[in-house]
Amino acid sequence: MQSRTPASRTGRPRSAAADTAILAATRDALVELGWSKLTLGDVATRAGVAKTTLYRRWAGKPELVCDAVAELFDELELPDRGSLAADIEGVVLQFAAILARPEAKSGLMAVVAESTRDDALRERIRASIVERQMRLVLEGRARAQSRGELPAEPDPAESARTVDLIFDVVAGAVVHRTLVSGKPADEDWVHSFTRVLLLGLSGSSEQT
Amino acid sequence: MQSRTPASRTGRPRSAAADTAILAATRDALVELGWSKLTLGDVATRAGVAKTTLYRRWAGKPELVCDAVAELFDELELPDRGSLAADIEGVVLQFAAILARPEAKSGLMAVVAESTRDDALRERIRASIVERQMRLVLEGRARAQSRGELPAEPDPAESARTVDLIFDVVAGAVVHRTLVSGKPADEDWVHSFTRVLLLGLSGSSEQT
DNA sequence: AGCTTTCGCTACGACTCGTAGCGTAATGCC
DNA sequence: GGCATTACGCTACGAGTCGTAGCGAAAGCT
Repeated sequence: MQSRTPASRTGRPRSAAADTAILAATRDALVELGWSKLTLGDVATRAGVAKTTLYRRWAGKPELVCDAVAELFDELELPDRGSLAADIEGVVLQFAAILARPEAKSGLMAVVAESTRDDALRERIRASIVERQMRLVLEGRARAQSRGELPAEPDPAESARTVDLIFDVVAGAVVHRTLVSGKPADEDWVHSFTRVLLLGLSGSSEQT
Repeated sequence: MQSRTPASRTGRPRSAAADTAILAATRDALVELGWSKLTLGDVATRAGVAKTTLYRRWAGKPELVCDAVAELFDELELPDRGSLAADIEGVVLQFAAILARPEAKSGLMAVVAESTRDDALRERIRASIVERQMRLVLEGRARAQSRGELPAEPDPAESARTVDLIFDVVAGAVVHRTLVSGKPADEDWVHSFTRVLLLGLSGSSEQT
């Protein structure tokens, strides 16, 4: 998770149980206190470890919360539901369900806000949270292209731009709906959103 | 801006110059320090007012930053560019330009993150930031419908849902592109995004 | 055994928070 | 002009958090 220590094979190993306890305690604290009132001392107490242990593993609150929130997105999957529309609706509903949880609401936006002035944190978020979501987009798109539902794009650069666009639209819309508008991304909304997105993507690639 | 004092016509009036100085100092501090290292004492010093004056007008850091960031969105306009596509591209580029500024990056997401546990703050954001953006969507949509570029929706409830959807897609995509993906929403991106959005909206209203 | 690293614990200076108290300044009302 | 009322600047304060240093004990490897 944090810095690799390949050359250190001697000495007492770090407790793996402590890691999971700390991350779980962080999520509990996020639910009860929210980002701003969460303190590392409190998390250490909840996890049953010393505060110094926590500081030995994480540089600060943003890094800790980033890792704690990242685990929430482990459950994201993309089973083949037979059509691109069904695939999109399924994964968006999963994503919305995660974002509806209070620990995700409180933590995710705050960490992203911090990352605007911390390149290392931005990279950490990209690797541990964004990467996994992006992979679902890639997989779903490839599946749709093999079904013939989306046009193939031979140019890799153009293809990358399209994937980036899709990802920002999907993730951005769900996040904005949930956290800014403060309304649930329920089945009705997801259905309407998917219809708009599909129409937008399946259109011709003409450049105006 | 904050609490109305209609019944109080006696006593020394609050300095309007102090308000503008404080909000400007808040934006300066956001640029130099970012959200997490911004302190109200520092803002007061920058603005040339006493710390107690600041606390008499704002309840805390989130409310202050909310008002300071809200003024950034005052410059949003929606001139008639002749077509829905041109209108969307224009306003999205304006929105992206504002979000690219460091004071907006640092402050906006942090305030939204705080609002997930503070209903009063959420309402303040809605009234002072979201409301103005939403009005542009309503105006642009009405203009497009009068041009015949978008189908009219007689049902007000359905119409409200559509406007909400458009708003979350547009604002969410731009915010996600700028703050999460960390890439600029330049003309190329805005052009591609507009094409997808227009195709999605102009399609038939069939329910699958 | 001996070596190495981690862990729990305590204590610490530095900083920020938000408020109370007081004297002064600026307005409206009589 | 005088008076009541409110805002302002300033100082000081207790409370809380931060991140670190130092120590002895525990848990691995060779």
